[in-house]
Amino acid sequence: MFSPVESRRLYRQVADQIRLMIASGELAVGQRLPAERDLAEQLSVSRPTVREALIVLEVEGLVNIRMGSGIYVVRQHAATVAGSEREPVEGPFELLQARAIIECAIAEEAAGCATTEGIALLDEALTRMSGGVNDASTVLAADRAFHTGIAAIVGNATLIRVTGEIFDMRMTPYFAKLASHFEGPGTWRSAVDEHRTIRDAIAAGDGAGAKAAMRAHLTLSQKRFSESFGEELSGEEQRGRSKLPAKGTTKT
Amino acid sequence: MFSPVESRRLYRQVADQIRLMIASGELAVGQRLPAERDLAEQLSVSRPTVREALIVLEVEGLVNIRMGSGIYVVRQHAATVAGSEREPVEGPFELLQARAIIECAIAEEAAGCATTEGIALLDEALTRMSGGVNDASTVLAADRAFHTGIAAIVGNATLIRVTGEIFDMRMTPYFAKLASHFEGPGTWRSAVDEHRTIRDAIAAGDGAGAKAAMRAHLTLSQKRFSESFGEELSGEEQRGRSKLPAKGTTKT
DNA sequence: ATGCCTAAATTGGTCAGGCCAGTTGACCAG
DNA sequence: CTGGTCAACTGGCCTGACCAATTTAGGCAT
Repeated sequence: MFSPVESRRLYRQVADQIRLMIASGELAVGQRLPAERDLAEQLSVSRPTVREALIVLEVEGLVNIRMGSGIYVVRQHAATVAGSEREPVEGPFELLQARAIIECAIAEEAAGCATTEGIALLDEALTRMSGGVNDASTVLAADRAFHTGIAAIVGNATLIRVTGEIFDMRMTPYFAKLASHFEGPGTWRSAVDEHRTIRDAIAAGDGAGAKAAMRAHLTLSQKRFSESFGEELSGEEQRGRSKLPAKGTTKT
Repeated sequence: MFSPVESRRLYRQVADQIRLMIASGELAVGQRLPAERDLAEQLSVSRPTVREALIVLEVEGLVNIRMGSGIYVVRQHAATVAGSEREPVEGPFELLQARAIIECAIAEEAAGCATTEGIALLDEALTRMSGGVNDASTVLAADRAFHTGIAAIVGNATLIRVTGEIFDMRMTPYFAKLASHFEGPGTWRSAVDEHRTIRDAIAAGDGAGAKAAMRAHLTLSQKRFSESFGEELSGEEQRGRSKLPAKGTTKT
């Protein structure tokens, strides 16, 4: 490795160091951190740098900054590190497999405790989805509402949140770019049909059927996705190297 | 509750405003934002405030800050916003129910594709756990390693991440306070035994057994938890008191 | 003209010092 | 003991400056 320079931004280093102190238990949960001015002195950096590092930790949910009072440790683990230059970005297929495993179980569970209100929730999402197959954002929102709606039937806020988060993982630029090449009214209509099958199984209280329908839905999603890969790779050849557009040649 | 007043900090308001501009498409993906100095002037705030707001957006993964060059929009939607003032923390029982549904499915899946290396991973976590029943942080880390290890057997990074995140949800002060009153060498030893049962089922390729063992483990966790409820807090704060699925007849 | 190299302009990164506003706890009057 | 006041922290925000990385433009030799 050629990186002995370690030109990482200073406030990130400070954030890492404080994060480490929290993880190691040196700073217990609930404990108050030293004042910003003291931290700056101890770490031999300026107060703005300490402030920036603390804001990072606050956004990550590790600490709670209360003005006039102090900074308090909330938890030890950075649950979701949404750093921009981290995440090797799990592939789309990996994501769909994970969704298959998790959402099948949720659908099976939902079938066991379906209420009329819950089914109405799914129906509402279905109508919105079928009526908006021509508008990408509308149909995407309805798609999301359907999947989180199934979790809502179980009546568990944590499940709703996890379902939503795992759904939103497709909102990466890479995923979006691929999706834009195969998503269309046709594919969305197929998705609506599959959704309806799931809904019917849940409404009938058929756990195994709901599980199977959900698995079929996500499997077909994967198939639609992989089919677009073939033409994608053939037509995408020339677009890949737009990194250095030859400085002088862009001019007339 | 009275209105919390909530005088939001300025850099948060600035972050919200920029986030809105990105979400509305006013700032397209890939586009460069105005320089920090210009943003400060346009928004009538100081440059440090703009900087703090931009760091928030960077941690959220919305923008990419490249020093000497500028700030660029990475994506529109904040996939997982791990804000510190998140929704009112779902209750412990809700969390355990969600884990039961999700991790049972993962355990079942893992039993179908267990490798010797995967089992070794679980064994390693088990030895660490049984050897550290007297140290809370050690045993907790090993506990986490075991559960994410099951997801690792499936070989899906997304599953590993979700499992870890859902595990970390217990790291809230409220949860920790409760846990400190009933967690002890005895309860941890029981947990180790339950873990071992799960490990054996997975190693044997017994999907149904792994699922049942995982469900038993989380059910017993809930029981250990609920027993400590009576003496501590008046059950007022119990949200999501829903029991675990408790379907003894698992249809396959 | 062409291509490379250097210097200047631009932009983020960091620092110093200061003032304001909210929080907290000690202290004093009742 | 109760209630209110005040002073010492502590975070929030600002001004202004300098440094380092990057980009861009200009000059020089080919």
